[in-house]
Amino acid sequence: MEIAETNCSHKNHTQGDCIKSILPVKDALEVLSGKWKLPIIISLMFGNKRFSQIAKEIPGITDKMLSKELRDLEANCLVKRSVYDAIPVVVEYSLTDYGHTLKPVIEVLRVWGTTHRERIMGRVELAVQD
Amino acid sequence: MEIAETNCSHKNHTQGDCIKSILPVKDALEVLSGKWKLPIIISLMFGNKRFSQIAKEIPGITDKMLSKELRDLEANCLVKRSVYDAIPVVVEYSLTDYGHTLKPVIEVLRVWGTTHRERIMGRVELAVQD
DNA sequence: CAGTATCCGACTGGATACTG
DNA sequence: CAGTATCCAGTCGGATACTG
Repeated sequence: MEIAETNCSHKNHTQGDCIKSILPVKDALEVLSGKWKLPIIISLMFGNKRFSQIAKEIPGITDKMLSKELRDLEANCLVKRSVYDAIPVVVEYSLTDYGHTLKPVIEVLRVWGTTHRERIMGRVELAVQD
Repeated sequence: MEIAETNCSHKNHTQGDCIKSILPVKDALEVLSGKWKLPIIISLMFGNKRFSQIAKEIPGITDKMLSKELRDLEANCLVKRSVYDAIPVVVEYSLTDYGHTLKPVIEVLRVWGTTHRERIMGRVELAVQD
């Protein structure tokens, strides 16, 4: 079902229909929500990393937040945590195949966000309609 | 430039490159962030609406939040506010053409979110890789 | 009708210190 | 190395009341 066909106010659609079509979008946004999930996901898109490696690559993140967000992402099956029995212990994080399915989503957001930034910054002179 | 080509840790890419590729994604997410922007946008995708009409269609939203989010969306050129000189005053909100460009973005999020919800709910039995 | 003003609780995320 | 524990400030958003 397409968004455009899910009408909230027209004759033969209930508000329930509308809400149901919004819910999955919220689910998707939630996965990417917060200050750090996106940097972490993108960082892992380029290869498996260890905890401190990720921390180094994401300026400003604290151990606490990295730990918390990695746990969130793992709970959502987007990230895998592998413990290797060494001393001291080695933990490697990787995107699951499923995590990689986010790539087109992120790409769409990146493309839209790029033109949006240009527009808000006033660099695009196309008349803003009406 | 594709996300996949923007590497944070490899030889010929700087962290700056990586951050620059994340920024527009954050911009896009920010536009859709918060509890109510998405419902408002989707509501307006089906036609122009007046303030109280939107409020009626979005269960749970308060006047304060609706007012605030509409202002945000207007500042981002996604929503247009038209005042008609009547007594009492009539205000109509509509999505701009630009606002409608969000439709494919929302659609991608909706599709991904739908399968994600199924997966998290445990309805998909595809082995979660490794 | 179309909002604004005020108050307030809950949640997010930062700083710092500590642990197996 | 790979985290956890504690404390704390700022922000988000809800409830209620009020206005041109």
